[in-house]
Amino acid sequence: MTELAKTFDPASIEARWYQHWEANGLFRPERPDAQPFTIVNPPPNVTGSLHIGHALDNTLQDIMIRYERLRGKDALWVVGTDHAGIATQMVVERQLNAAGQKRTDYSREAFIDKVWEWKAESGGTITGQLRRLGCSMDWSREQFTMDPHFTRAVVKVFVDLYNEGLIYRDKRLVNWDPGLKTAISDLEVETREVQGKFWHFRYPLADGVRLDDGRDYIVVATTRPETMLADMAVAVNGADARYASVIGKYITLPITGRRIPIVADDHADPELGSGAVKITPGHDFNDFEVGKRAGFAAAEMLNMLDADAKVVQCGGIPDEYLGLDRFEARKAVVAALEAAGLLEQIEDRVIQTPYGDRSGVVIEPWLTDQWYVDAEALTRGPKRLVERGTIEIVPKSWEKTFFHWMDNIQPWCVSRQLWWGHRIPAWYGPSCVRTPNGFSTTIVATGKYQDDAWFEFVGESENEVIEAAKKKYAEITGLNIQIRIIDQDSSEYKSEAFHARQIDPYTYEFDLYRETDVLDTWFSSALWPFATLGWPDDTAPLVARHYPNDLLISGFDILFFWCARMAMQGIHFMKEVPWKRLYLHGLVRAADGQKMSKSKGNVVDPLGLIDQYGADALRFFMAAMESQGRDVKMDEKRVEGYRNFATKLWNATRFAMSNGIGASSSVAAPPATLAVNKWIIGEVVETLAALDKALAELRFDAAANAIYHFVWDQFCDWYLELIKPVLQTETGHLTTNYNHEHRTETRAVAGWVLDQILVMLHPFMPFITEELWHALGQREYDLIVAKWPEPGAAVDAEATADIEWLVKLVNEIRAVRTELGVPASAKLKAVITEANDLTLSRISQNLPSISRLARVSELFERKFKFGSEITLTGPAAGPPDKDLLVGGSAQVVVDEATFVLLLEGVIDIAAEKARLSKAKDAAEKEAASLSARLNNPAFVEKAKPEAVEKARADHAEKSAEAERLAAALARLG
RNA sequence: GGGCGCGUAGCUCAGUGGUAGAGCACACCCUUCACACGGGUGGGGUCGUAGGUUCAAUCCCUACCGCGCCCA
Repeated sequence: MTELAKTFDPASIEARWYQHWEANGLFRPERPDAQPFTIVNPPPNVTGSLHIGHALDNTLQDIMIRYERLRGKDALWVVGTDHAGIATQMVVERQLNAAGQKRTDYSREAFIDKVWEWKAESGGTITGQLRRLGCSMDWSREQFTMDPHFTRAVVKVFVDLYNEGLIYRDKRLVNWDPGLKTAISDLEVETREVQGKFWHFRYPLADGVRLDDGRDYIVVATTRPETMLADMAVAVNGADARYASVIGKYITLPITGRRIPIVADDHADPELGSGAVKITPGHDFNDFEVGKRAGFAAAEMLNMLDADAKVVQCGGIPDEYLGLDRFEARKAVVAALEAAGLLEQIEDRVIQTPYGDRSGVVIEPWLTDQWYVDAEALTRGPKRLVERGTIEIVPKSWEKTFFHWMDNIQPWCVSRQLWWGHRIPAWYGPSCVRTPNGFSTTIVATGKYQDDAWFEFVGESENEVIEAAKKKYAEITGLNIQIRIIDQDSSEYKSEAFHARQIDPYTYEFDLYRETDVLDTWFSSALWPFATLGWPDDTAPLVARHYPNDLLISGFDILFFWCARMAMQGIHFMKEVPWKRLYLHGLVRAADGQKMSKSKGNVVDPLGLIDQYGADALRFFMAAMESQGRDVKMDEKRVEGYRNFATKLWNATRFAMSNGIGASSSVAAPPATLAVNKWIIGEVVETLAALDKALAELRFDAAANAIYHFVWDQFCDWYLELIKPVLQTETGHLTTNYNHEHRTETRAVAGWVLDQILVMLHPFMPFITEELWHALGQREYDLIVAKWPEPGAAVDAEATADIEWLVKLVNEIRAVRTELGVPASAKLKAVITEANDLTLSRISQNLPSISRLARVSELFERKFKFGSEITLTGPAAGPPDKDLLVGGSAQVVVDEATFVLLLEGVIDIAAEKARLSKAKDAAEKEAASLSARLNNPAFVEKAKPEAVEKARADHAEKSAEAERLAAALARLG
């Protein structure tokens, strides 16, 4: 054993232990016969660095995995990073921009190479930071969502879903992000309220038609005037008498001059505004539906914007509008209508406006071809299994949110117009070909949608797709078929009109080009619980052993994005839930309760906290503050407090070591004869039970508090103080009845308790506990793979009662001393009266502790003398109370006995009277309240018998205490 | 508009159908031989408001007020 430094310095041990654990494979020891326990971490973005939310999320996971590892399970914590399509592409593009370049300066392949280069250099930031936090993941199997095997899983899932009809390509309105120039899913759109305007326009009726009231126009109102350039109808409610006569008639659309029909549709609410609404099916989700009902096919719907949301020609738009940004176009349209006298009114209005959560620009509903997952079909399994409890959501209150989302799910747009990501395994070939015997064309409808001039071929490999295409074209044409794969960006592609050509009279060649879009990142991370285990390879034994995972710990903010989609894909492909329990924790907020964000500048860097207080302190903070269903508010003082806690344990160990206490050799509690030893063993048993219960319920705060209070309040404040007299009699400054056997026993028990503390605390504070584990002595194994406590002992009720009495006595005497202003250094003499045999025996056994902790030098009793230092004064029967009060004294009532502290003139009688009086009043008040309750017949009749019994006992105790305090007061005159 | 959560000591938070707890902060005392990142003692709360259920409500129910989040 080497002597410990006086103050715990986390930085000096953390890196060393982490390296030791990792190098020795201790995060995943070989335990082939053990029960598996599996967690997968929410893969952080490979671009990311550790933020405070990661610190919370990963601390909770590490607590569980270390706990289960200590309990002997084959604990596997799968770790990896996510390729994070948009985020990563943005990072690399920003770098190119900084160098005066842009993505399109490169070919797709060259750009992707750049991203991989970037990943190789900077992608490991966060994994290094997770190590600093102490997370015991299985790095030997670290994953990346773009790893070849993971990509195989993604492709297989796509192809299988496609073949099952659960993935399809469709032309419809999508949330288009003009900033990033990609489609995004509805989850990636956030609605903000912005101050906007509501413009009322007059749309002239065509062909001289008038409304019944004589007007020759219809008023429509819009928050997006520019879209009128692509209006295709005006809708009125069929039941609205004002417009009944004009349904089926036409409007001459201002500016473009197009004739558009007036249609009846329930979407038009007669109560709202004029009751008529302009319909722009190509640029509004509601209007899209109205347009379809009015008989417009998606392909016919007018699209007046390009990918940058700039105006393009879609029919009759004057040249001066073309190329305008949507917001400039808005101004121009309003100005033109105003100039034409068609602007009736402008209202201020708060508008719910969609923004891209990453780009922060206004989202444009845009008509494009995208790939969709039939999400609704995939929700059935998850809904059923959550209902049945096969997946337990903790806290349960999230179930409702989960079901609500599942019940209202929309088709999931999974294609992204990016380069970085899993490229969609679909190839397109022409459905429009030149026939061999002429130059006319034949359209082969695919049945998907009318303007589809392409066949789509979906398969796991290019070869597979080529074979499928050959077969298909051979069936259609009856000819020999050759397939050429070309790049959509290539000059061949661009120069070809038909992508099919005759090679000889019997042979045709068709071009196939691959889909350029990639998949939504969440499409791949949804496969995390099984693809990380090796699926879909049949030879993946890990899948059988570790799927379903036991637990998923995740922030509620990605419940829909990630957790729900894992459930959908996991159940669909594995036929089993991805995890048995789903624990959702909250956000870590700034000290003022605000959400942390870079723009607000209120982010707290977890690594800074680790530097300052140590990883153990930060981890303990996270655990202690994690109560279910509540966000964690950052409180640095509390982190500091847990750093102090670590130091406290450090010093307790230092004390133990300097007193010959070291590593315990036994998992079971050592035999004990002294009450203090029996008591502390019982306290270990209870703490262990509380800890096990808390962790079983995922009550991290309760678990942290249980171990915290045991260490500080029980072990340090009482146990170590109480055993000092036992250990230090050797040094000769106290004469007691403790012998060598007592010392041996106490050292064994203290060493064992300390070991139990280290084991129980290890999941929360892995570094300091491992350090102390080794400091205490030679070990057969590291703490990280030690054995969870099995005390094999029970709580000794008698010992517990003894120590509780002792604690109460010491507390009472200390309180009196402080209240009466007795100097801490003064050692007092005391006389005990009215003590029964049990009390006398407790006194005799604990005299050295009482002397030390209550600072009592001599203790007299009427009949007996305790301890050799104590001399009896007065007759054996003891001095009469009055004599004890000569010169003044203070009286302490503990149970049946009264302790008289002899203060030899220093006492302030008035203060002592006030003190006793206050104590008496408190006791009387409680007794009176209990008495009132007991005198209420309804209480005695209806309350639970235990409650009545307890009230009776409490009443007896409190009234007796009040009486004794009254007697003490009376003695003072 | 719908859903969820929160409101307990100055601050951050636990908690229970039987008269409220922790950490920090505060006040006072203590350089007592593990620890001043410490030890000891203490002050401090009509448990958001109003009703209801109950022998008994901070806890259960209803309404309201305030705050936050999600969805439309």
